[in-house]
Amino acid sequence: MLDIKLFREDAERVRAGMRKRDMDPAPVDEVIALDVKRRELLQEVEELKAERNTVSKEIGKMKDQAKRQAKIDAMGTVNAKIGKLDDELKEVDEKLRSILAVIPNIPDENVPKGFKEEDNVVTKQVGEIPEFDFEPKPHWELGPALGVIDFEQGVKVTGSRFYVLSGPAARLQRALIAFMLDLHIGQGYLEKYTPFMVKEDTVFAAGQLPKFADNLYKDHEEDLYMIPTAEVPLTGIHMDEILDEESLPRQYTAYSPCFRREKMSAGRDVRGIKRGHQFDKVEMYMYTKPDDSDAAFEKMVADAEATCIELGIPYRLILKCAGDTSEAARISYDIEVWAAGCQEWLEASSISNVGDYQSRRANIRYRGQGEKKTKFLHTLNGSGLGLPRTMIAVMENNQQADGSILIPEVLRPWMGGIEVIVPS
RNA sequence: GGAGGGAUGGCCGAGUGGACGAAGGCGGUUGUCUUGAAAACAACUGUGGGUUAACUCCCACCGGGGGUUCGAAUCCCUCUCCCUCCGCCA
Repeated sequence: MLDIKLFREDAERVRAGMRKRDMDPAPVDEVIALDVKRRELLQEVEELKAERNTVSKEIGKMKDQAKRQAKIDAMGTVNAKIGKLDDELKEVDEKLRSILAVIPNIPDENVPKGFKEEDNVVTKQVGEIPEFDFEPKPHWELGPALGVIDFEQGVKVTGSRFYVLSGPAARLQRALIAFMLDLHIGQGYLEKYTPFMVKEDTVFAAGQLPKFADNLYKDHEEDLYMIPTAEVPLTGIHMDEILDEESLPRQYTAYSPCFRREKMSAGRDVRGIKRGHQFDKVEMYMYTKPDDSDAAFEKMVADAEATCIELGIPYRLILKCAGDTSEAARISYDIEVWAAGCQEWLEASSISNVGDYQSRRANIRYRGQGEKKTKFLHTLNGSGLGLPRTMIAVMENNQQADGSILIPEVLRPWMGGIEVIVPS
């Protein structure tokens, strides 16, 4: 959510931001009109309320019954007006909020123009693309052959886009989770374990609603949503709080499963474990002061990159163009990991500086030392890599001619002595 | 699942329908005193919104929503959460 003052003072900036994302800026004018209307109504109704307050106080002190009753009667018409205006105001307010809720964040000036994936900019590529003296296989062949990924079982118990990991593959995923969490803890993040089901307010605060309602699983009996990312509860934990300046920046990391309907991607990435309705992820999250978020963003990108570097996975860093940057974000980088078997770059991480877009929705503020006014702080989020795609890279890049998979050195401490995955 | 009790400012805690945006305490800030600190004393100290060039003034907020009333922290309804006891089960 953007600051309403921005619409009063510099609406053109908002319009320009929307155009940069290839969106129609018309809602900006709606917001401005509603804001004007809202303030007119506010002034009118507040004046009447002020009158009611003073008269009510007078009534309380009056002894003369006749005069007293006359005052009370007079208040009847005032109250009727107040009721009518309050209703109107509520209507305007709701309309205003609902439009404001779907206006995206303003892209950072460093975000490249463009609306499509092709307009994203590859800023760097790190690591050697592995060479093989045999034909490397995709994981959907390697896994079943080794007996460690079972697609049929996933379909059997749930349906398409579900799978079962077995033995060393299940353990590999667990090792990756532990490795990533420990890495981020070392980088200064505080580990959190959060609920995986959240209420609607929490999803709204994180900016996933109303836009992505289609992509979320919901328990209609309890009105709870399954989280699509740990970013949602990590935004929610400080809702409506005023944080101490000294406690900033706050750096959190959390493991969580993520649940997504993927309706928009029907028919895409159907093979393998690339895009499931349920996947695991280790997330990084930061709360910073506004002036610190740019530097924090660089740190978070580097922290995510470190995951690939330590695992020896070749990756490239992509600066997303305006049209491809998520609506809550100011600026986002994707990390794409190389998968030797599928022969493609897989998006394994997205790191975003959200500015005050989420904190405004979630009402998370801080107070500067000796300052009277509270300020909205900035939030940043980034995947410390999604697990399935990291698994794919590890499996496919480390495969050997006989179909076995070498476990990277850094993961061995969690592998219970397993150094290579061989057919079971 | 059954029976009770509760939710008030950063924290603790009072609050008979008009004095209450809210006593008192703690904490915090500033000042006096002190070489400095502590102690003591004094003043200030919630959030959001509107209005104004500004001083100002006004409105709303006592867990959320609704209602009664000229007037609600206070009465009524409802929801959520917390606590205690009993039962049941991981």
